[in-house]
Amino acid sequence: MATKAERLASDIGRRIESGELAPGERLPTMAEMTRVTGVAGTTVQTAYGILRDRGLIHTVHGQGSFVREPKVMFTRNASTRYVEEKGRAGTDDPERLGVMIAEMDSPRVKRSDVEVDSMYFDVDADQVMAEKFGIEVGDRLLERIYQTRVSAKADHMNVVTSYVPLVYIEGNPELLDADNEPWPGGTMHQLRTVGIEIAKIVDDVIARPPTMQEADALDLESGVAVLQITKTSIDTEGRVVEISTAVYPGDRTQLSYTTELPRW
Amino acid sequence: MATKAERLASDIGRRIESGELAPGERLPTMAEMTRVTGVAGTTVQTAYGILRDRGLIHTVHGQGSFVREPKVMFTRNASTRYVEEKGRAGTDDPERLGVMIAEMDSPRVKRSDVEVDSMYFDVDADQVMAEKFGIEVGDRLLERIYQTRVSAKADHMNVVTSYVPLVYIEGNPELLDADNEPWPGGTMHQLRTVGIEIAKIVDDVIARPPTMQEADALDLESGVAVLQITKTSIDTEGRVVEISTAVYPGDRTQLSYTTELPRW
DNA sequence: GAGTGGTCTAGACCACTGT
DNA sequence: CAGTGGTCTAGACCACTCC
Repeated sequence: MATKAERLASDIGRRIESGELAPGERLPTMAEMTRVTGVAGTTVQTAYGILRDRGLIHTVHGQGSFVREPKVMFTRNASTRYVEEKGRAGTDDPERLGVMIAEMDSPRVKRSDVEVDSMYFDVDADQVMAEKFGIEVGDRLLERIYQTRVSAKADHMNVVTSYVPLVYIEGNPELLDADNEPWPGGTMHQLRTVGIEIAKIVDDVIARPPTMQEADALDLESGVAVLQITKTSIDTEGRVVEISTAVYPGDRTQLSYTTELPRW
Repeated sequence: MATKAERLASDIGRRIESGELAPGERLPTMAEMTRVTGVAGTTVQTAYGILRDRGLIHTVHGQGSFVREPKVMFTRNASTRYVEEKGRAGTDDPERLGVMIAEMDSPRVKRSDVEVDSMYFDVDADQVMAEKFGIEVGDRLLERIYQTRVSAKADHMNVVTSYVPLVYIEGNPELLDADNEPWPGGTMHQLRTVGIEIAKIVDDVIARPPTMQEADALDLESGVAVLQITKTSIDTEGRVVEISTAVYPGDRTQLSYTTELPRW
């Protein structure tokens, strides 16, 4: 038999799914629930915690618990976005370049609606990075950290960390300047200024629990995982030229990948 | 300031990451920890729960808590697996066909090392399914549920549910027989027997909390999410001919997708 | 200040594992 | 059986929100 907390959570969960408790509506307070059900306060706490983990409710300290609005799933379609970005990057037409950088979410969003904090660092490659890039430990890397936010939509918050070996890009000093952010026209366009063309991109996807900073920045309920995408860009000569990781809220993000198959 | 439970969890976490507590080693019992730290038993419980959620420890009722062995990541490379499966499916060479079915994990595993439970059902398309397939509500679908397990490796447990509109496959009665499981040579090969060639596959990936059955079947610690892949197969005439979903343990699975970019 | 959720306590009691 | 983790309780106390 399930625990008392689980049974209470299931009861409330059913009332939510049946629509008896509508999205946005406030749940009975925990004190009220304690009085009505007769179980102890900490047990009610546990039950509400289970509902939070399942994404059914949302709690604000001092206000109460509320039935969550249905999640708006954001779809990130990598296959098409990478091809489109490369298409844009192949031109010098400023209008097309102004559209968006690739690490951001919605290709249709205008540059001016996006706030970006960026930081550039000059770091040494550790064992792991050196192996991935096929360079020596201690070789220098440009580390770029972008924190992007679509105005008034905290939902689409996003943190990207990117690494590029310095040796590939020092031919264009503009690329080392954090004020010049984010690399106008996107990474692929800027790499083009130093003669690099990306031929292939590999996305590795994992789900993991968020760090405390991530939970805070992405406004994650307890129990929600993040999707972490490690993107490896390989140029026409087979070199790994950029590795970036992006983190998305696991409960609101769908990743879509298309594989075209050769004909028989 | 963090809570007492969080601080205690961080302390122990550091001792694990520093190697002071080695993988497989038993942690101090909760009673012991209560005595040593002076915090209440329930608080120690909470701290140990946090460590479980972070994947650092593993608890067995009646035995104790143990430092987890480093996770063995299993990588599922969709882009290449789909292309390979189609290659195999294009032949009638029995050896090549015997290798593996596509929904399973490791293409190198032999058929005989895999246990499969399969169930076939004849179901009516609901609103959602009808829309995805572009058919009418109430049209019949073949539902196949595979539960696969690589012998002696509970880790690679896997549950797949697949839907195919009956009208596409009733030309070959063998395909409707659950004893004929799993579709020898894989779904693509069997679809070939009724004249269908898959041209494109779309994978949609989300992370979500496991159902109780999934947590049980996949042996998931509390707080671990599952990765759910919805695979949509589209044939050379643009019809959606199969939709399947597969669920993987989020803490042990890495999905890899490759995008080839057209040259400038 | 009144009402809300969050943390912590001390202890009871139960359930599981090993000997 | 002793020793382990798991659940639950009643209540104290704190922190946050709104009026």
